[in-house]
Amino acid sequence: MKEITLKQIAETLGISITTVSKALKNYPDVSPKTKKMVLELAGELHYTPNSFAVNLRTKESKTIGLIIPEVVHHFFSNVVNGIIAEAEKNGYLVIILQSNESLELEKKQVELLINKRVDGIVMSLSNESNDDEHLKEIIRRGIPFVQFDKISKLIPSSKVIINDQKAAMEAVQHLIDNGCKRIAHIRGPVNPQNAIDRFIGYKKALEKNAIPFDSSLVYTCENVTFEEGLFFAKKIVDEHPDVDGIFVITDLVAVGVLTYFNEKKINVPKDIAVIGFSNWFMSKVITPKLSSVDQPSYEMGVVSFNLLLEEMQCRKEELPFKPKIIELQTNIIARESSIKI
Amino acid sequence: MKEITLKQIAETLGISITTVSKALKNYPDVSPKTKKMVLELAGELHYTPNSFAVNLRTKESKTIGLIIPEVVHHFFSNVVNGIIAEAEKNGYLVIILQSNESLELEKKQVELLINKRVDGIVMSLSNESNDDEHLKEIIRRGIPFVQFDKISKLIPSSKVIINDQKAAMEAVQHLIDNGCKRIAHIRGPVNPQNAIDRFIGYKKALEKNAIPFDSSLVYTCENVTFEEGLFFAKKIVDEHPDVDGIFVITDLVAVGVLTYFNEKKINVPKDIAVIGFSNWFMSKVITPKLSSVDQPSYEMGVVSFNLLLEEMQCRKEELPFKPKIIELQTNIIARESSIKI
DNA sequence: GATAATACCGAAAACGTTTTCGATTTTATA
DNA sequence: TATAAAATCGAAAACGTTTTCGGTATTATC
Repeated sequence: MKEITLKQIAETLGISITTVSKALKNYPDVSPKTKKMVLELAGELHYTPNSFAVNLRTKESKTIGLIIPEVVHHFFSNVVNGIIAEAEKNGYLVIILQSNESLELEKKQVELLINKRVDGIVMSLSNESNDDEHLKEIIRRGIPFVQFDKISKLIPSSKVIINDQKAAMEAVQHLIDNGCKRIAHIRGPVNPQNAIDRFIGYKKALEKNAIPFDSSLVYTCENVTFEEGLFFAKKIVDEHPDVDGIFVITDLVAVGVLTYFNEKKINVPKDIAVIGFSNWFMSKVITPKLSSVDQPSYEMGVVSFNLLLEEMQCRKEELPFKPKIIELQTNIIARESSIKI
Repeated sequence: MKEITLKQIAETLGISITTVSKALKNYPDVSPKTKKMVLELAGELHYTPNSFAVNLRTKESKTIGLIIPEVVHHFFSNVVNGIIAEAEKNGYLVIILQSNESLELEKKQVELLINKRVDGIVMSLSNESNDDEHLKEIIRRGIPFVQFDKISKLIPSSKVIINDQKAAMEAVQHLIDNGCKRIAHIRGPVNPQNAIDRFIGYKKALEKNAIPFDSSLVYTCENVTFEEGLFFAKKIVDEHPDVDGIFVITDLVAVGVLTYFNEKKINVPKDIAVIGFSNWFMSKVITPKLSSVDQPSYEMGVVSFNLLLEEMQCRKEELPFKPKIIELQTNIIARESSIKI
């Protein structure tokens, strides 16, 4: 059960460690004969280089860190999927950590990854995050860093995002185009940039259509759960019986809304139209089928990793790297829940 | 931007590297004075030990590998959640790889993890897996190893499973108790042990109730998708108009079945009762609400990691370790889709 | 004040690799 | 045959840590 090392191969072959190493890495200054000899023995013994030693020597681990709020969300698990796939294609492994929407945990995890000396970090912020110190520390240490989806605008890192304002505007416009006149918004928590932007998009769409903004029509999620959907749906019909359309921060909450309306026999979309955000799988399966904003999650993972890769390569070759911001396209997916006409 | 090392601390303090190292690790043979001095400077400089060097020296990386078929499944993302949480609690990080249900990829990934020299591996097999060589290699190398959910019985590793036969029997019995007399089964692919066991459970339940087994009522998924649910639902009503109950390998497929029945205005459960497996979130949200077998996914992750931890600790202290098999409890969750009476 | 016990410290080896650079051997050139 | 060029090899340093073991300095004991 002893581990095979270069030393062992060198000794059994009666040559130096150096030569064995070079032979395995196909250096030009080792003769074809010895090369063959080494390769054969290494194959026989199932030699694999000790990655701990390689890491120490080369100062890189071919491993990146990924911090997300929760993997059990369709959107995030798709991003994870994209990142892992693209990373593997490029010889990188991915360590995944979850902040569970807690800033404190998020900070701890950034620290873990820094101590682990990953080659780069990809991250989507927790809802609680309103503090940048830990992100600045990543930059300060010169660790390649990409933010996606829930980002901090102030941190000078690469970013992969959608245009939340525009997407939200389109969603609300879609409701208006379908005859809604009194539109409520169940928004996300206070901190995340994308919740803010979607809220702004909501307001802008109203303004554009000369519909007065009424702050009592805005409901703020704390945890962005199915249960909150149920809760706010009830609240909305109780407090504002005249509401005829709702733009919901994300599909999970929207499904809660639909479930409540189904129970109460409130007709969607006739009485109230509903549109969600993220277009997760469930949307096309629930009754009525939920309209949503399609967000390219898998692609977001792929693009995020590739940006990180670029930065890692620049850093390695000591080239300068200028952070890039990439905006991916979204699409309104109109389904039963919003088509009144 | 220079990395802080023990050497630097030692030099600025005019003491040896050894003493610095010992001070930081609270060895008894360093005076309180120097200890304090070192601790303070280390804090100031934000010293963190170079994990590459520590790994090399201690021969462990405090990192485990996790291979699953797909993270974008409610069941697996919950397991991932449990493993990550428990790992972090114990100072371990988790590298996640996806086999995408491909044996070839799975083998490659086992190799990646072995080369990476992770401290242990947790794994759920892909549907294609009918070959054990790569798993044997894990055992051969003495790497702590835990299988969960989709396992290979022949490999002498720890395992965390449910009693698929029993759970399936209970599910089918539930359909029978609700008046079903002609029950179809949409089963999983040929290879996975749990698909086989659920099929056996289905047969046993029929037998127990003196219902003749009819192999033409068994439909076999290849990819276990929503679309296959749609497809087999149609096939079943076309080929067997007398079927009045279906036991489906997993909820995703069952949701496909329900969706087809909804479209065709086939009444569930009156015309046909349906029960799925895994009890994922969507089941309680679709119309009609889907009955299912609850599987403790998060717990499965927690237990899997703890078994791995036990083995890792034994290995470290060179104690013998006997693989354990842990069976978790399942529960029938009866909802609208199966309650005829 | 001599000796024994204790407290504190550091040299050095080891983990396994990569890479530089000089040394040696072989081949080509005149 | 002498010399230049090319091919091939290996010694050694370095990456940063941990840990053993021996050595010195301090304190306690008589």
